[in-house]
Formats: sequence, C-alpha cells, structure tokens
Amino acid sequence: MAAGRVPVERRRRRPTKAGTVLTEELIVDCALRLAGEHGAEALSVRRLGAALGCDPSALYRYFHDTDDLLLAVADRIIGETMGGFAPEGDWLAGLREMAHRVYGGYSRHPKIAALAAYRVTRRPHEFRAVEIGIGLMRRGGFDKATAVRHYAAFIDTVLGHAALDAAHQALAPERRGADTRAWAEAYQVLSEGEFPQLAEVRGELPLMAVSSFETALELFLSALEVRAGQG
Amino acid sequence: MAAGRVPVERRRRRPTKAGTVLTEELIVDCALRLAGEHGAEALSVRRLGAALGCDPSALYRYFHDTDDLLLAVADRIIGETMGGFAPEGDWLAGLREMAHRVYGGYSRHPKIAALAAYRVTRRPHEFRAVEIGIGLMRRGGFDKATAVRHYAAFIDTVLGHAALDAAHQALAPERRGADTRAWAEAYQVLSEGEFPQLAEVRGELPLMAVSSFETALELFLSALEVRAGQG
DNA sequence: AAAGTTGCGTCAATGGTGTTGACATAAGGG
DNA sequence: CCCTTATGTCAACACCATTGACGCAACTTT
Repeated sequence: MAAGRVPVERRRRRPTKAGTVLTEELIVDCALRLAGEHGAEALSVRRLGAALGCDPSALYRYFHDTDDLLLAVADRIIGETMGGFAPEGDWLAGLREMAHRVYGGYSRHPKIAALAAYRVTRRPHEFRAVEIGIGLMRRGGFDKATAVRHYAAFIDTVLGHAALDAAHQALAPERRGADTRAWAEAYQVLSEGEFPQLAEVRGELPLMAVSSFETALELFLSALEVRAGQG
Repeated sequence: MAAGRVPVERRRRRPTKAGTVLTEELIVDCALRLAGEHGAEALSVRRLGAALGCDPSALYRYFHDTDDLLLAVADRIIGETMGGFAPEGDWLAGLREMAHRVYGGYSRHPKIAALAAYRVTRRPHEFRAVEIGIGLMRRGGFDKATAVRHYAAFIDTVLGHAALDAAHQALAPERRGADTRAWAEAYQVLSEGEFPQLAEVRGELPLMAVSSFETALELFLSALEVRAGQG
C-alpha cells in the first residue's frame, strides 16, 4: 500500500459505503471539527473514519500517516489565522497583530496546537506566514541575518507560549483543574520559614494560573524596539 | 484497586518475581533512564515494568496513573537541574543562569520535557524553583504583583522554548530530519515573485533550524533590565 | 511461636491505538 | 463495452493504559 498512496492527481472518485466522497480537504475539515467538538481524545484514525463514514484505513490513501495528516491540519490553521493579513503600517504593530493571530489560532484548536506548534509544516500557508514575518523584521531595519534570527526568536516565543497554553487547555479537565488550583491551594500552605518569598507574594500567586503571553509579548517587542535599526 | 493504591506509608516490601524491591524512587530513576537511553517510544508502563523486572500493573501501586508518574519524573528533573543553585549576585545574572539550568535540564530529557514542560508538578522541587525565581524578581525591584507576573512571563518563555526544542528533539529521527531540512530545501526553492522576502534572505534561512532560545532569552532579559525598579 | 491481616505483585482480560496486505468493485479511458 | 486500476473495505498485528480477582508473604498481634 505504501507505494500506492497519495497520488498527485486524483481521478477516480468512488464514494464510500456511507455515500460520502472523500477529499483531502474534507478530511482536514473533519479532523479540525472533530478535534474541536470532542475533547483531547477525539483525534484518532478510527474516530475520523467513523465521522467521515469510511473505513479508517481509507485515510491512508490520502496521507502517508497520521503525522502527515497532522501537518496538513496545522497548515490549515495557519492559513485561517493569517487569512487577509497584509500589514501596512508600523512594523511593531504588525508583529503584535501577527503574534495575536498565531496565538489565537492555536488557542482555538488547543489539541492540535499541542501536537503541532513545534512542527514545520513546509506547506503553502506556512510559507506565506514566514514571508510576512521576515518582511516585518526587515522593515524594522534589521539586516538579513539579524532579521532571520529575530524572527526565529519572535515566532518561537509566540509558538512556545501558544504550545504551553494550548497543552494546558487540551489537558483532561480534572488534570487541568488540578494544575490550575495548585497556585491557589498547594502553594498557599507552604511553610513561611522554608519559602519566605512565596509566603510574601502569596496573595498574588493565583496570577501564575493565567496566561503570561501578553506580558511576555510586550516585553519581547519592547526589546526589539530598542534594537530597531541596529544590525 | 483504585482505592488501595499509593498508601502514605509503605511497610510490606515484597520483592518482585525478578528479585528487585520496588520503590517510588527506583521507578522514577528507571523511567528517567529509560526515556534517556531509548528514544521517544520507550516510556510505557509495559516497558517500564519489563525494565524493572515486575508486572506492568505493579506500578499502579505506586502511582495513580501514568500522569502521576510523569509529574513525579518531571519534579525529579527540576530537582536535578536546580540542585545547589543559590544565586547571590546580580539578579539578572541569576535569572540567566536559572533559565539555562531549566532549559538545559529539559534538553537532557526531551521526551519527558515535551510531555511535562507545561505541567505544574506541585511537588517540592518545583516549590523551591519558584521560590528562587520570585526572589530574583523581587531583587530586581519589582513589587509583588509585578514580580509574579514577570516571573510567569519569564518561566513560561523559558519553558516554552524548552518545550518547543525538546519536542523537536524527541521527534522520530526521520520526522525531525524532514522538519530541519525544510529550511535548507523546501524554503530554498520558493518562487522569487511570490516570496520576495524569503528569496532575499535565502542564504540565512538555515538559521531557522537552530534553537532561538539564547536570542529570545537575551532579548527578554534586556527588557526586564530596562524596567528594573519600576512597578 | 503461631495465627491473622493485608500490602502488593501477578495474571488475565477489556477496549483502545496506528498501520498494513489482500481483496473487491466501480469509475473512467480506450 | 471492456479493461485497468484507483481506492474503499476487511481482517489482522502489535502495541498501549487500566482494572478486578487472586494469592503469597511479610508484618502485627496474640
């Protein structure tokens, strides 16, 4: 089977037993929907097959394996979040919006973000996103190498936070709850003698449970601003 | 069984069929070693049981489930990386070293980092790490709430990069290779008309394949430095 | 020292997962 | 209208986490 899968051009369009006609696009759609509706556990070949009304193994005619499918889904998300984004004004404002778009896009699909945020989809939507991001850095006055390094630091910071928050979001409810409550419970009862700093900021510790993305982003952007035009 | 697991005090020390005497600590040790030696696939109850010379289900006497075990392993890693760390001098230098320790610790155990970097272990070693980190922020002259928010942004940035790089490291070799090569291959042949920015920095794009952790960390720390003593 | 309790290691089973090779059938080209 | 073959289906394999029943042996009690 391995050799025969994923032909470039598809001509035979045989409907499945349930009547649907499979498409690469339809499968990605369904995967995205499935991962959204049902929780973290929903994305499996078998469930996907059931949702599409086809045998699970039919998917292997469209994707080499689940990793291949995952990258296709991730690229779709990138496409959706970056759709119509063509920054014109201030480069910093452009980076800020790009960061929010990427972070927001992955937040809307936490399960997939947790699996794919660190991947290179090497597909069209990602190409366009990198093109835009590097363009913004160049507009900030950085030379080629610096622009690329700063873009890498920028997008990895955004993706890192997105991955962290998404992974937390995608956690099974009881586990997510336990992790969140830790700051308001376990950390509140630590001995003052052994943990003086924690005791002193005890009242503010619940802040640890909310995303630090915004704070980190603004700190990062301010550092970029300081360096604008230098190297 | 669920009710009978994980008693607070263990008294009966029955050796397994293979002769080893199980301990919570021994299991965590073995898990850490196993995840290190063999690749990404090694961490399963069955393999762990085989490595320990006991039935897989015996582990459920020591940990509620694999998540519980994972958190114990993660806390062990935190303990190892933060061992003997008691920053004295410059608070920024302290944060820099802490960042390197955490990042380095997770880099040495990519498989576990990828699974646990975003978790709250709510265990002793983590308590100590947060105590130290918040203390450093206070030394920077930030008030309670700002110190906590900045610490959250700091540690999430470090953990985000650690998770990203670890997840990439933990990828199956052929997938990691494909992701890495993308910058030297797929991104090199994009049409100049459609992707002018990428075409211009083409020679520097392989930089995207190396970790941006250092760059991001220095940018972040410089932003903190600028704000020292304010709020 | 013998008896009683029970911690905990073992066994077997359940229901999940990705993936593959063999097979059959209908779609579309000639 | 037939032939080729793309592609959907089926059955099977090897793995996974988890659990209930069981019984041995190690401690506690007498």
